[in-house]
Amino acid sequence: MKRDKPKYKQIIDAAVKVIAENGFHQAQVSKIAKAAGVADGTIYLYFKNKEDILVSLFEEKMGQFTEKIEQVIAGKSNSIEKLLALVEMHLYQLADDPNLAVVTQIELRQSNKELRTQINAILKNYINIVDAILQEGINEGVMKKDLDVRLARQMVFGTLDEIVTNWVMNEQKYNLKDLVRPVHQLLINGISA
Amino acid sequence: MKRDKPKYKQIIDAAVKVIAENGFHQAQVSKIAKAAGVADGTIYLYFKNKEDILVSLFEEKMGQFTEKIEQVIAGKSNSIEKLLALVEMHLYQLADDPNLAVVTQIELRQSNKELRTQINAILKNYINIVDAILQEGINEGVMKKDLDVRLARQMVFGTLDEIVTNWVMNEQKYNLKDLVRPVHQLLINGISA
Amino acid sequence: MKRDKPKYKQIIDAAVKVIAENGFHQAQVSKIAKAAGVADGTIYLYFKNKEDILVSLFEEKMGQFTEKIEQVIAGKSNSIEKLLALVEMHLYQLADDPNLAVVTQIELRQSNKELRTQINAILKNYINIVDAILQEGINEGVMKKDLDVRLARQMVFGTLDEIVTNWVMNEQKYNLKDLVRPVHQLLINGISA
Amino acid sequence: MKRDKPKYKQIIDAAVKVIAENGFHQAQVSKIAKAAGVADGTIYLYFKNKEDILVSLFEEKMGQFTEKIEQVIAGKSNSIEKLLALVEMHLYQLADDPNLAVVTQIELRQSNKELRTQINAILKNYINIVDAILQEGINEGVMKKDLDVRLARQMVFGTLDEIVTNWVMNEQKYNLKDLVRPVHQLLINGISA
DNA sequence: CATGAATGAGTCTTCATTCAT
DNA sequence: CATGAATGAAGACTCATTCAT
Repeated sequence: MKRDKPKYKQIIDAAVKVIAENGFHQAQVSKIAKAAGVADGTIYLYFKNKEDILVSLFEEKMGQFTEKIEQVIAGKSNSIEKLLALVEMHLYQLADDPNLAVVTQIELRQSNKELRTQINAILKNYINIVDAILQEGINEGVMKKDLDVRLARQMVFGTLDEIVTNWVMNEQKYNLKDLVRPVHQLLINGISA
Repeated sequence: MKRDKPKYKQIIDAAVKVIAENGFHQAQVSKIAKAAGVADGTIYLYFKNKEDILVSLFEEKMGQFTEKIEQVIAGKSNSIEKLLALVEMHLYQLADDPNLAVVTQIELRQSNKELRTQINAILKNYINIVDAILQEGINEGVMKKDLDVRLARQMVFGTLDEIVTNWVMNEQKYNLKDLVRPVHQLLINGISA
Repeated sequence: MKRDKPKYKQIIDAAVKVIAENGFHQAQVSKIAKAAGVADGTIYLYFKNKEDILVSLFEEKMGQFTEKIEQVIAGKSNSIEKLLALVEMHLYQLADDPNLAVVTQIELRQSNKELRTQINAILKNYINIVDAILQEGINEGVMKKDLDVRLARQMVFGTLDEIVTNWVMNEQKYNLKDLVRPVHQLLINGISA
Repeated sequence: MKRDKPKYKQIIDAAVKVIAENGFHQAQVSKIAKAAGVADGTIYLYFKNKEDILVSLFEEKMGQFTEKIEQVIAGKSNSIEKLLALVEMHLYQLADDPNLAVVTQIELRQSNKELRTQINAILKNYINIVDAILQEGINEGVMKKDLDVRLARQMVFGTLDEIVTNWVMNEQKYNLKDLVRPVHQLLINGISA
């Protein structure tokens, strides 16, 4: 399996670093190769083309993330706690890897429609996890029984995404991790007094 | 003033149309010029460069939008109603102009960091409107008195943005306008039962 | 019409020169552009792509050649004289433009199957001229009445082609024009005593 | 001797097959290696470089052909019969091995000047055979005593070559073997009535 | 002898922008 | 004001060849 070989991960990590530092459009294959310590051609032994590096990058990081989140959530006893864990892990994950945050929040969005469709397909797993939490909350009776799950999930994602993007665009001047509880509160109870 | 001349608007409208129909990366200056019925060189009599077309496009559309929203909101008596009006206008505006929706939600995001920074600057007015509503809510006592206004605004924006983007990516299969009340509800009261 | 503009011919002539001097594989677009005294991008205002330069080059030269040959042949009274004129013009044309000879006999054959198919299509006119001469000879009774026209034409072409190619490969050491009469004799009477 | 080892012939035959099926430019060394059932690197134990595979291929096939032709011709009593035998063997050889016909008539010509020079050197033996037949014909008095042997040989080669190439380009729709006698006739007596 | 992972040089084409008319 | 022909910089990808195992 190609994705278990050391050079595969080496190239992915180099891509995150190069894209974060230079921006999407200045992240030439040759620059990524150099950062990974391999020849340009070696990239193409592991990836179909440049776009495939980006998709694989997102797949790899997102796969690790959803796996971890599933494990943690499995240990929680109710939907409210699960949502809290999800918010915490989402924000911690990106707070702990600012390069990855820049890449996912800013640079990867400069890709064309086709690539974005592939990215959305990768996000499907994450979507399912959130939907499951929300459905569980409804069943438990702690969430509105007429909750529109799709809409609520879009609120969760949209809120987290906007918050991280703002943090990145503000050059990470404040501590993202401090926002876990207030965000969780907002999502649960809205803005009403 | 350049932006009052007919060709200025002609080019902006051509840009929206060309980008929506061809995608950001296939929206060459020559294609926009042709759609606007002017020569390539003429573009540069009205805009500094290609990026300036995009910024101006966003500025123009966003300017009209915030003006309208300010008028409508001025006629509302409290923050809850104002937020409802804002949600309604946000969703209606994009539901009524699918080309514009595609451009703002998908295509314009494929631009580089610099352009996105300029876009964020243009959004400042809109941000202020939301912040004012939230602050008013706090003062009225209908919103949490310890509400983090920035966070709450990010929730409002993030939620609206995610909802419209999902609607666009799903080829606008459902009616965006039907979501006004449930979204408003979610923002006000969160997901709790 | 693009092919009437001066730069069109300028680029074609530069291509013949560059290909003859450097060989097909060392004839980069940038080299042709430089020789033509235009920018690289200008090439693409007149030709769809690099292959199109080659096809157009052959079309242009071959078109001029068949036009000229048709005029000359029209002034001849019988098929034997017409064939003589054709052999003469074929050999003179290439003897007078050694660069063109190198390009058509050697370099243009290094192209892929698709390009060769296009080249064959361009040759169709020339084929028709030869076939007409042979058919006329049969009708006049000066050529075998059971002559297989296709086969005879392949002999004519094959012989001329092989002779010119040998001359080019031998660095044009002898005078190609001296071969007109003996070749004509061979084609008419074969090798028999 | 390397060329007596099984893998040598294995690689040559794989090359003919791969080139005939994929075309010259799509016949990568790795593809030939795979078809031959050896590793890429193994190729270089038997051939100096890729070009050497092609030259050796031609050498091998041409060597077998000229050997066979010399044997057959030795059994013929006069030059006319010898020429007939040569035409017959030339057309039969390629009619019986369509892959080889595609490779020699079309694909191998896409090679550069240097390779073509080497191919011409290999053809020298074949040339000598034809020249000997023609000279014999002159001596016997059955061919013109002032025949230009070089020119006549170019007619023989050019005609055979053009005929086979046309047959290959026409997807071998007709029977090449049927042309032996008419071609022989044409070469001997020309097109005159 | 045989392998096959790794190398890295080399080029066509696009398109935002200019400026002579 | 308006035109549109001309410019030229910039980068992903292939594949023949090597060499450590």
